[in-house]
Amino acid sequence: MELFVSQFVNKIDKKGRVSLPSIFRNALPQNSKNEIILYKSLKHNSIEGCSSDRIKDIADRINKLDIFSEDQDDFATSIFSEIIPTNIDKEGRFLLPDYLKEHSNISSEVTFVGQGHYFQIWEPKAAIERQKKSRARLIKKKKSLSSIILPIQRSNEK
Amino acid sequence: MELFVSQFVNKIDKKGRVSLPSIFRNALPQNSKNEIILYKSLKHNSIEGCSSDRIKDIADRINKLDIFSEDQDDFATSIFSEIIPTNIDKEGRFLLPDYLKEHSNISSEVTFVGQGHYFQIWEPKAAIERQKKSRARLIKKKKSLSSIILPIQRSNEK
DNA sequence: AGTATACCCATTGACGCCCATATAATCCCA
DNA sequence: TGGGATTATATGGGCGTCAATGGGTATACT
Repeated sequence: MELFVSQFVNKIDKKGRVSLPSIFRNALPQNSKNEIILYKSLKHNSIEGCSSDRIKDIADRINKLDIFSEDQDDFATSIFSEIIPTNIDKEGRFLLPDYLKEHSNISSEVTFVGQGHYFQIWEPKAAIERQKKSRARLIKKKKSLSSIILPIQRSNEK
Repeated sequence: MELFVSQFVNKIDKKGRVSLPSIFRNALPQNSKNEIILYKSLKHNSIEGCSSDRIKDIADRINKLDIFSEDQDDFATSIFSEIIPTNIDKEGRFLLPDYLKEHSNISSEVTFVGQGHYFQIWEPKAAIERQKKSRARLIKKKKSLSSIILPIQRSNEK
């Protein structure tokens, strides 16, 4: 499976369309190349996006919960009602809904930020700010990358 | 099988008709595209709706409960006696019964809320309130959330 | 007859599909 | 290896189709 990596700034046109960066399009699974799922980030004033395959997987897990349980209801509301399936046109563009633009202060341009299995969509200035802060935080914690990266490589080897 | 996802605000006309959102119509099973089941939510001042197939599914689950238990009796009473099968016209609209409108304080507009295998119908302002609360609860519950989401990341890595 | 519901037709606006262009990236051959 | 040629990507805009909505009329049920 391909990953969403790197960063791109694209424009929003009069109709509200944005091009999904070409390499993000290529990272989508073959069977759902023309659809992405958008939702508000739980942590930031940004939008997150992923393939519909990823959501289907989550849906299966939620539906296995007891039909009358509290958790089932909470998850169903928080997840199924908040996600927005969006079509990608033949030129690789999609519509950015107004209420998501408002949530993330987006007006005429967006920054796509690869996050591996998903990606984020930021207002460009906010994206830069966020990057500075998270870099500074990493240095402050003196977290070496090796402590994070090495276990992952091992887990992939099984 | 398709799921009911995302949210839509639609108007009720003079005759009491509302359009079921197009993608909800598409989520109905092939054999019952022109019928939905409506009933009062057990948990909220809202209406819930689903395909007739789902009702059959719930019936099966209730049957598996002890036939002499109180739960069995309560579920059977509160669910089966109060469900309302409703036809969808050729334009994709259905009639919202007055007593369901009263139950959920609905007047001229409704918000359709996707919940996976079913959907809810809310008075728009109440829907926003509910959404805020459940989003806050979700953020608080992040731990249990990760138990649902994280396994997916692993499964995608293969 | 009177009320309620379904069917038919019309209107509006949003969205998808198509075509066009400019800039950037890549290729290919001398 | 340089530079023109080809292709890909991002972007702009026209137009047809479909979804949401409104309203008239026929049919059914009581």
